[in-house]
Amino acid sequence: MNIREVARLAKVSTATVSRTINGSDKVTAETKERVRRAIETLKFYPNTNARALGSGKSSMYGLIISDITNPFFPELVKSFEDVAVQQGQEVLIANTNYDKHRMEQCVARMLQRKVDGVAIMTSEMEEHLIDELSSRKIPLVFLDTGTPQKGISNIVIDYAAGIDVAVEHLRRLGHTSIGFISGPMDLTSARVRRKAFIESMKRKELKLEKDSIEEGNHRMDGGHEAMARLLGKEVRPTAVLTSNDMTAFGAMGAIYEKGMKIPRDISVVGFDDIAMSAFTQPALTTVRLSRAEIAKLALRALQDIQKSVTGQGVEYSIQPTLVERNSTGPTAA
Amino acid sequence: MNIREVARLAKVSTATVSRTINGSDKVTAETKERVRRAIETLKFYPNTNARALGSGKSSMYGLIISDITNPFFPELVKSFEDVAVQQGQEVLIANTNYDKHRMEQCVARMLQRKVDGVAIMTSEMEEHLIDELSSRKIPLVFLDTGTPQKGISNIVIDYAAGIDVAVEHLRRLGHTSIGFISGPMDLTSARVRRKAFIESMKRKELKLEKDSIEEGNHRMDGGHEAMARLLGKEVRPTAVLTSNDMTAFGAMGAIYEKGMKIPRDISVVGFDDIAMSAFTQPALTTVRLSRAEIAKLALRALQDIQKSVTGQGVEYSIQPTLVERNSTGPTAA
DNA sequence: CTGTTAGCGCTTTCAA
DNA sequence: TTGAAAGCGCTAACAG
Repeated sequence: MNIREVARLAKVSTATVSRTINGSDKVTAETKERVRRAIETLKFYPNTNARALGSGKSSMYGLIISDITNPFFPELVKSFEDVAVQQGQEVLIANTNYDKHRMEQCVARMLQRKVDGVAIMTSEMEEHLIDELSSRKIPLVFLDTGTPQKGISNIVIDYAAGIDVAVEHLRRLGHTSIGFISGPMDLTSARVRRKAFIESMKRKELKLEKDSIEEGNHRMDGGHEAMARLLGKEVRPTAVLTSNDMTAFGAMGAIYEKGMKIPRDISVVGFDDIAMSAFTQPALTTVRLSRAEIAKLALRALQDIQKSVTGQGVEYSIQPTLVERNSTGPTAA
Repeated sequence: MNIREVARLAKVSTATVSRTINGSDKVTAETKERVRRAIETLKFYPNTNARALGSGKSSMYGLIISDITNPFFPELVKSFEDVAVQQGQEVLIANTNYDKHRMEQCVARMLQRKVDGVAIMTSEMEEHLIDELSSRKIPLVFLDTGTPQKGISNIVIDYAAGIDVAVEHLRRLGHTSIGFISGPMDLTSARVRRKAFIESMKRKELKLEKDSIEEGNHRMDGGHEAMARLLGKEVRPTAVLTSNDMTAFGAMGAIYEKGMKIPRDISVVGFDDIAMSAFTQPALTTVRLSRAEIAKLALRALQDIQKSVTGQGVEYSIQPTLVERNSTGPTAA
């Protein structure tokens, strides 16, 4: 079953079938119709591999992430795919699993499939692998790392603004003693968030209590332990900001364990706005890092590079926004 | 840059290059070495599309799921991919988003890519789309739905056994008044679990209290509300079994809200064992439905069909296992 | 063991 | 507007 059979049934040449499939405007409406009917009756599906080979275009974008089981990524993948499929493109997803060998495999797969561009949404990526891609003139877009170059764009997340809006939210509610639970310090994005917190507090002239920052691990258990430590201090914070939502969930558990109520006794703010955050009890106030927005931007960045004459990359910025839910409230008077 | 350039540099024919790439044993070790070096220096990556076209094999399996943001799936996807990549196969992932139109697109993509088999891990799938695949002799494997046929295998989850082991666990701890929070009743798997619970209780001669079963929605909010209702009853259960882990998380929140402790005042058991369950406070005792096992089995099922002469499908069974953590304990004496 | 060559199914000039 | 035919890069007979 192939394009020739369709051509035969429709009594046209294979070229004409190809043209109608690809929506060329140089085919009579009625010829098109005949071809379409032939395709229909034969239940013909054009062979993507042959199409890619014949045209030299894969109609496929690569998406490299570190780990699909990290709750940050599924929504990103979904949005990326949604938009791509809408535009008739496919997505080749690859997990690096934080593993060097897997990274090489991922890049090799992209190269072998001749993808039209790659969105690299993990900060851990070897320089030489990037070269491998970029030297072949494959458009690249990075999340949260590197700087624009020829053929390479970047999406930077304005963590400072995100943390700022959270701190401001708490300040308005009357909180002055605010704690912070960071992510693991070996993670760049975690360090950036921590720094943003410290600077935001300074800017707002809020006192940074001694020991008001604890390190978590971006998982619930880390958040739980860090919060427990925070609650054991002399000066208990009346509100706590966390480096991601999972940490916030863990922190909430630790707070309940002490018999305290949220937000009556203490307010909690997360970061990321993963899907679950809307369903915790109380629903988590958090800083949204729109995965849909990131995905859209990434795809656009890739296409912009393709279209552009110079191929020069651009830096795009994502502004996080505050999602007010029920885990924050005014300080107990 | 193609196989011919490599051939030229290595001073062999393209066939020999192809043979070494494909690990044929009919090439001298030294010739192989020469070719490998040529590949290395040219940084040559064989074009997958051309390979697929030339050989007639795509070396790719399709994986259809309903929604990657459902926490059940990421681990499944990861395991499936891990095993496939290990075997030199690729995976084409497709989300149906519970949408009929998307389902058609998903199937069309599989057909267009000429995949070697499709694992359909979502119960919602139109009959005519299945025919579309199976009439083309594409091996299929379903999770938790349908029966084996020619070219179609099935993986059935032994929910009854899973629920049974959970109930038994609670009975041993001294619980006799056990509640159940089900999933949404319009979901087959949720109905099956609910039924399994009722039957297990009967089998163990445990009294099913009036109103001891509440309906949730497989999300935290539903679990929270259902648990709140359960706690409002005259006869409070001393333990509660839930239809999935998310429901259990919600239930735990409701219990804390009442000022009760887990497992001191009430034991909670989940179902699925998603990654988060190990990190809640207390860590959730739950019935594990190993996604890794499902993924491996699915891939094996596909390959078994390919290899088999008759192509007759088989029914495989998955046994859930109890993971004892800290959300269950003996009844208060 | 290695080379020659005819496809795989589609796209895309170039002619008509 | 349509058709003929030459590839796209690789694989797999078939020869040698």
